[in-house]
Amino acid sequence: MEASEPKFEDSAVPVTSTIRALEKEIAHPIVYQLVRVDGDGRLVPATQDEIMVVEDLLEDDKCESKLVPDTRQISESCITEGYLLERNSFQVTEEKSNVLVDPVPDLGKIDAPDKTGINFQVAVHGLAPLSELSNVDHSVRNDVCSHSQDAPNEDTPSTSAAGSSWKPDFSKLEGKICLDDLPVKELQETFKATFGRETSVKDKQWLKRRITMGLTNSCDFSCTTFIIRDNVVVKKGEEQICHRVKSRISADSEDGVANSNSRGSLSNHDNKINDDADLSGADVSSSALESCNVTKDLNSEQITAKRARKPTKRYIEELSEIESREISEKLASPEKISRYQFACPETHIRPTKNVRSYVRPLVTRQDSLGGSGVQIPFVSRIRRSRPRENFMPLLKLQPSGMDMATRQVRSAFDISGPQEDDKRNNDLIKTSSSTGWTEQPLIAACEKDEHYGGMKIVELENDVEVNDCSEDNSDDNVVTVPTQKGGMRRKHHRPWTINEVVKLVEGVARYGAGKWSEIKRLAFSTCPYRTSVDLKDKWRNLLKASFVQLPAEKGILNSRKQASVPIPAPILSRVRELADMQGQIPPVLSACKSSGHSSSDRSVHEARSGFL
DNA sequence: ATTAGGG
DNA sequence: CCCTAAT
Repeated sequence: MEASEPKFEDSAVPVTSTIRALEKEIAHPIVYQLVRVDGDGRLVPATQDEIMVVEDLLEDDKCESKLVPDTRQISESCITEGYLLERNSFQVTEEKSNVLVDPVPDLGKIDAPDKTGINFQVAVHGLAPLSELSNVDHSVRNDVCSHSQDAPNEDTPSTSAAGSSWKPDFSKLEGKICLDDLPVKELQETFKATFGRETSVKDKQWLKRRITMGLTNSCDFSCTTFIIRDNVVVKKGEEQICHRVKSRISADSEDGVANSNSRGSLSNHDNKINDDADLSGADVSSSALESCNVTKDLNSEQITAKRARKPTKRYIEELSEIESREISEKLASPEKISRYQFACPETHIRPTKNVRSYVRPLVTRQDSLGGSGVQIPFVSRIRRSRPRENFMPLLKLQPSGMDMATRQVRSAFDISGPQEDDKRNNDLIKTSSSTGWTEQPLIAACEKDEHYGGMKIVELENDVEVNDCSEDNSDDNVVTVPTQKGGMRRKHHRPWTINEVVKLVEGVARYGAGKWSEIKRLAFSTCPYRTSVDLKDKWRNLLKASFVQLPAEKGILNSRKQASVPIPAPILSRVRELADMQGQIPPVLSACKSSGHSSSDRSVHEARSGFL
């Protein structure tokens, strides 16, 4: 799938001319001019040859797909070099203008004038309805409908007829006009002059936008000597228009009726151009409802006006993440990211162009979910929350604890994370070495001692009670997060250190299993984060572990197979022993167990009888 | 408040 | 680890 169309990755650079405005007037001649956008932003008219080529494309596409491109993308009207199909003197028939052309077919036909690696291909979007301009979408859709379904085009607006013959009146444009200064009424007039119909929209912002876009893309207007810049209509000067109109062109909004079958093919083409924007049904469905009623124009307009899309949290996250990554490093490890495609050509082709400063690449990645191969916006999966605390013991005991993937991910993406971990690690190292108590010696001691006699325990205990959990005292207070149910819950797992385990075991030995609060108070007084419940839980786990492992008399380091920190066998032995003494042996195991251990048999009996 | 046990 | 029931 991917390999079959590699050319799109590199060459298919849909540069979509920004065409806003136009609602039902979509019907009128929309004229495009094929231009090449020069590096400096100038629009260089296409040569006759180029036009021919494009015309062919248009011709082809007309037959092929009368579909609404499923394309949503961010585009710039003045990106680097490339072709830009712009509305202008390039005359096409009215019918053609209604045809939505896909940026697909054999793009290789068109060659950039200079071979400087301008791989841009035409992104021909006859219409590029913004998702927010639902009306445009509707019109388009209806157009498509009428083509493909032969459905009665009842919605051909009454103004449409007028529209086709109507010519914008730019006579009003004298000198400079600053849309910002105009009152609503004036704006409405201008709107009428531009689009040839009335509007009752009061939203200045909306009006300005529409007018601006309408003028910008108007063939007739572009024939005048005016240009628009920053909401100001001015005499065309030396320079050409270079709107940095960042617009999201979304032509999809397919209502699934006319386009249901088109998705497949289109989505292929658009694979690389993605948009994280919501395709939330609300937009689509609601617009679909209105789609066949042009008399609701006003209503729609107002709805449309409100429909300014604010970026999703995720979108913001994504952008900021990209940004920060760019800033911090010029893509520290490009190869890691190579599989992510940049939707915007310029980043791909000319990453160093200044253009880049205001063009934001939309990074997407292939999602393997369900094998659908759907593209979803890429957002790096860096763990956002606090790094795991206190994983040093893990590393010490099991250097391979962190798998390659994790490391790679970290090294590749985690730019801000590591310091925290490092700091923590240092803390741990410091504290543990200062007390002379690293985990290693402890284990060694335990392992050496087969029966794990009482003396040793006492010895340990003394030390333990002194240094015990100092390692974590350096660490802040336990981070808690509120839970849905109002309770506070610890946010991070606190791995049990061998040290703690030993303390626990001894505590149990001394005070008995079940006296958790006692143990907690006496042995874990310095570990505020271990609650009595924690102790109990841990003991439960230890018990389980010990009985899983012991029956087979597994080797000392056999536990290494187990994930995470292996609990030294001696400790487990001890645990089992204690369990034996306290009658905590699970009944199931006790049967086979007691038969084998004559020594503990009696004690078990005693303990049991005492308990039962 | 502490404990036991399930999730 | 969290939650809850039982003590």
